[in-house]
Amino acid sequence: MPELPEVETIRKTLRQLVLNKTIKEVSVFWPKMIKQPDDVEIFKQMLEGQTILEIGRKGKFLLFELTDYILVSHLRMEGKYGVFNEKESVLKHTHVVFHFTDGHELRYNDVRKFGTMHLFEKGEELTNKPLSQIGPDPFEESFHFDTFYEKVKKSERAIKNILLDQTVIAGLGNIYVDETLYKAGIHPLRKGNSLSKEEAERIQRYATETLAEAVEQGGTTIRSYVNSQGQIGMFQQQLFVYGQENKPCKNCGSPIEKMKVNGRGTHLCLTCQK
DNA sequence: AGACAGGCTCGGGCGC
DNA sequence: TGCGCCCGAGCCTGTC
Repeated sequence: MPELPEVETIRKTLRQLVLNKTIKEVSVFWPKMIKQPDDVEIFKQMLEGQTILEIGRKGKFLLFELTDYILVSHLRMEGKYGVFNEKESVLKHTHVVFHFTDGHELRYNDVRKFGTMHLFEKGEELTNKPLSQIGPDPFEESFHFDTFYEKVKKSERAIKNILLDQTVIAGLGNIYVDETLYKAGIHPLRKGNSLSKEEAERIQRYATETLAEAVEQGGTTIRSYVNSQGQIGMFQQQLFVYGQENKPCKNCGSPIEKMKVNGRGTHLCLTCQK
């Protein structure tokens, strides 16, 4: 699924399409993805008459700020948003449709049905799951290197696992963790407590830089990701290790290896990452 | 046929 | 007992 750069690109493209539109009615075809409130009928009722005032993001979550509520949406692996005229046919795997008063519709599409939606009274979203669990993303003012390093240096976990842990840093996923560790020259299995402060600084710096560059490129399209205007991302052209197994390392020429870390496919250069 | 896919949660179990 | 963590299963469909 989208990681931070893809979610940010979706946020920016979607914003232009739905800001100030008012919801007339909501259709839900896969009720299991509505996690809050429990009752889908109440979810639909709450949204009727609400206007989309702004779209924000925290980590990999999209936050739709409505007149009275906040809709927190996670796309997981394959979630997508698109805006359509109500007359256009509905694509397969469309699970939620927000019908607007102007004849347009915001449609949520998700082949694997992993995505989630939580609807909260304004102000309650940050103190409840899932956002209550989420750490700062690298672009937030509340992100401080010292806090990050405190967590890293007392951890026995592999650095890759730490970076994927959204309570430590929000927004990194499998692609950008592999890219960050490659650029920082750090092996993904290094334990947090084995890293020097300088190494942790490198990781933090390259994580931020990689995410920022990927945002500029509109995200990374490996399989199915497109933004809310149907456009693919371009950052896949800048990948050094993710999906590059057996290709020569751009730094030293050794073949890029693929291994499993914590059950996740992990790409690295054994020569450049120690 | 079986493995794999960009994410995350949960329960079981282990070590400290 | 409790905490932190790992592991595997689960959630789903599609592709190689």
